[in-house]
Amino acid sequence: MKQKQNPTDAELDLLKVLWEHGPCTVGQVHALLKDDPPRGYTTILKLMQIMAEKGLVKRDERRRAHVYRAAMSNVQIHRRYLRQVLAKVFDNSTGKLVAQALAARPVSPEELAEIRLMLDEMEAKAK
Amino acid sequence: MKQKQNPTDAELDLLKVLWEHGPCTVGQVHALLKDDPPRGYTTILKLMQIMAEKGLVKRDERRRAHVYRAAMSNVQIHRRYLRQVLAKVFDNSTGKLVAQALAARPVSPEELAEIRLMLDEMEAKAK
DNA sequence: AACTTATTACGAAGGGCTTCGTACTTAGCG
DNA sequence: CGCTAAGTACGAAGCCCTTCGTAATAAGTT
Repeated sequence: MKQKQNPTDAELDLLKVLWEHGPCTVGQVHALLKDDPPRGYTTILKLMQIMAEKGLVKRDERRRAHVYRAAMSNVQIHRRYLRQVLAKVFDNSTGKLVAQALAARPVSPEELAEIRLMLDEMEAKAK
Repeated sequence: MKQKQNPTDAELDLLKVLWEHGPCTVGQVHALLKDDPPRGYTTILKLMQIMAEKGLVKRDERRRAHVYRAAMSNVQIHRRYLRQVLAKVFDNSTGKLVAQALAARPVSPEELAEIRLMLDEMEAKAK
């Protein structure tokens, strides 16, 4: 059982539901999930079980309908994900990644200002 | 034949070689590729053929040893890749992505300055 | 206790990625 | 003209991801 696995695309969809709505049963996730693409109930269940094996979610089996919750916050997952992207694609250069991210989609002035603020914080912290 | 497919991890390794060294034969790529993990000659060949089908590389068959070149620049590929990441993971928010990227790894002051410069350019262009 | 319903567990199929072994082809050389 | 070396083509295996059908299980109701 590998503990450090990243969620796959389908798994990420389910994690989003858990992050947004908190602990859920399979039925709740299935109901909350926007069906794009449509997925059967047992498909969700199977994914949940697999994620539990991988350590991506924890489950409470005290009730008949097991309750699942995300094992890590979305922030943690996102960082781990980006760390891999940085290594695999961008040669571990945050600058390169940010440059391409800014060019990938039109960015609103508000977003730019927001990013600038973050930079200020980073530099302040670095001192 | 899907034209818009992103390179997989193994394919990306080969594209890196083509980007860095320019058009290559399979033998050259095999020789240039650092073997981590070790890959047989025909493995590289097969991947090249698949990438040609996908439109990720073009090949010149005039010589016996076909010469492959990347069909798109690394910048184009990286942007397309990030566009997907933004949609799939970060809710199309460049700000969120940048925030997590900055937190994912320690970033040198030089990198921060570089990013700040890019922001300046973006804002200048926006006017 | 029997029935119904909701849930979990299991297994298998289909598809994509990666790897490689084997066979076929071509070019050059004695 | 055969031989060899280097290349390409093809097919299959192994693995993982995703999906779902079917069976087993448990809870609640009458």
